[in-house]
Amino acid sequence: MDNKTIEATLLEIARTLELKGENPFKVRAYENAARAVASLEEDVATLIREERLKHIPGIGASIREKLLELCGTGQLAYLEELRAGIPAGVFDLMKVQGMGPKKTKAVWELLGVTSLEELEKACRDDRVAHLKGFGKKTQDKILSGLALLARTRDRVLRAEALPQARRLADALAAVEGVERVEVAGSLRRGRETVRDVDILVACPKAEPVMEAFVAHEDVADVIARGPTKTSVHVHSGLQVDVRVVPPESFACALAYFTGSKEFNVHLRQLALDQGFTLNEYSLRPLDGTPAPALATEAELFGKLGLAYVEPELRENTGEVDAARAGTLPTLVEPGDIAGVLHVHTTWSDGVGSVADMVEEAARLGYGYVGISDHSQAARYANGLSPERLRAQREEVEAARAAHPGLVVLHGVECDILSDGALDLPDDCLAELDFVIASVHTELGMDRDRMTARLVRAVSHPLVRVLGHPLGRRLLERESSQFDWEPVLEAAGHNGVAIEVNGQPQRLDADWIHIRRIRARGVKLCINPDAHAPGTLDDARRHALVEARRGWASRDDVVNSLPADRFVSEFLRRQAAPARPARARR
DNA sequence: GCCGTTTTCGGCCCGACTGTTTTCAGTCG
Repeated sequence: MDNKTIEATLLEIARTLELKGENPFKVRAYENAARAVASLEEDVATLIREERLKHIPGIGASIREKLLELCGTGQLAYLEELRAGIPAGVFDLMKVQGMGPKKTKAVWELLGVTSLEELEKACRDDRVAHLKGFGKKTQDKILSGLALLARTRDRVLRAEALPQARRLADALAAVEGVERVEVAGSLRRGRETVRDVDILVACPKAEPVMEAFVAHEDVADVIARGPTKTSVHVHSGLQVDVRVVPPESFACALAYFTGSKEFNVHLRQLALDQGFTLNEYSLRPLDGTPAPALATEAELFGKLGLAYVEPELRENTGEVDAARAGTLPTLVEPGDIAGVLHVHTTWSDGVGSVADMVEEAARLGYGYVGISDHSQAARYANGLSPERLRAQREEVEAARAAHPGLVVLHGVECDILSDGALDLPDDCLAELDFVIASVHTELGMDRDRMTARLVRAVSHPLVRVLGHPLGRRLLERESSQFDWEPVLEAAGHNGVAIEVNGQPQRLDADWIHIRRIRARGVKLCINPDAHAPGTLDDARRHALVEARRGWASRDDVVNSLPADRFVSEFLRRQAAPARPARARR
């Protein structure tokens, strides 16, 4: 049983307990356990087998027993029992904004509502408004919550949300008296997808800021408006929350609104242990002495005995302890990325020519760029045959001549066929500077076959990078299933790097597996998977953030090497690409 | 249900806003 299923099971228990009005701390315990499982770098089954489950924080004796049963039998009697009598559709009701466990329970038990359709009908029939604790406004709010749920996906890609957030943040920064504006929340933490946008504003007076915010042309409707906090939907359906705090509170507020929630809980507990109470305004001593002035988050963390924790790490998965012990990694920075591979052109499914893409790489200041179009099996993408690949080389040579300061590498993104063989013959691959091997077909293949397929591919001596290993598309398609250990073992043995793909809907490998890859000593290659000049910098814009979330430092990233070492130490090829300016014929 | 150099029992982060209320419960983050 995979971790994802276990996580879902624990969350279902939490939702069920909530609905039954159980002790909220018990609910939280199951939520925490679910998070603990989700962020594991290894399978629960492995931890059970090696009796290491007891060392996982958040999983105590009781939940451990349940995981043993779940992994052993594939079932859980406790959950079956809890589930009895609750129609599955009731859980959908809790997805409606404003519907928590109490209101859900009320409409279900008192009105017999067990689906979103029935909830809408009950509202339209004016039955919800007459329930105790409900009213006309609540009923209307539920209706608009239902409409929103139908119209939008629950979450949006970070890359989609970020420009919308920046636009509003820029507008608020222009309001008179505003001292600072910061996009906080999960966007600042670099989550792949976000549910809403949090913008923090430092200003002595909140009212003008809120006025400007709700009057902004992007705002569709106002959800809630108070003196310090206002929530709206913008026209895309995305929710945006703005908080205004006095300038002297900015550091505490930024930490608070950046989250994660679990990180905040941990931080506040730590504060209590040390005789403080922490909220979004200040770190206040419990003995009544004045709160210290804190100008930055680093000062706040310092007061608590912690090194500065980068936003990308604030998921309460060990970073607080590491900050206390001084063992946090120095995360890879944009400036560390010396060059990129995985760039498509008009030869396959890109929209820029070889010259366009190389030109853009030069403009961005990269030291090397690797052209890698699809191979022939990718018919849909106009993949390249050996003949076309050889023909493409002339354009690559021309680009080299045009940019003597840039190392232009010629490679391919070669399909991994269903049996793990590569899509192009070895003699063809051997003529190239590098090979990225990627799966594009039969992504849903069963776990054992997929594992064998990937192991065979990364064991091929000419393969340098395993492209987008999970094959996921965020909000659309789940990851492929395979066992990472044998794949990483083979990759490590063959010196193959695992890609961190910068397409906003891929971000693949993901941060949790990146931590696992690093732990095995396998290198990462931070790539854009660019299909247009404008996406060439997605390596630094998106893939880098994912790598940082995976605690990656410069040394984990193979394309932090300067061009000469990248070629000689990683590509291990002494031939032409290291000296692009020299004539070959 | 988890957790523990003050604790194996009794805590468990903290605040904003709304709507239905005559003082607060529910939801959200």
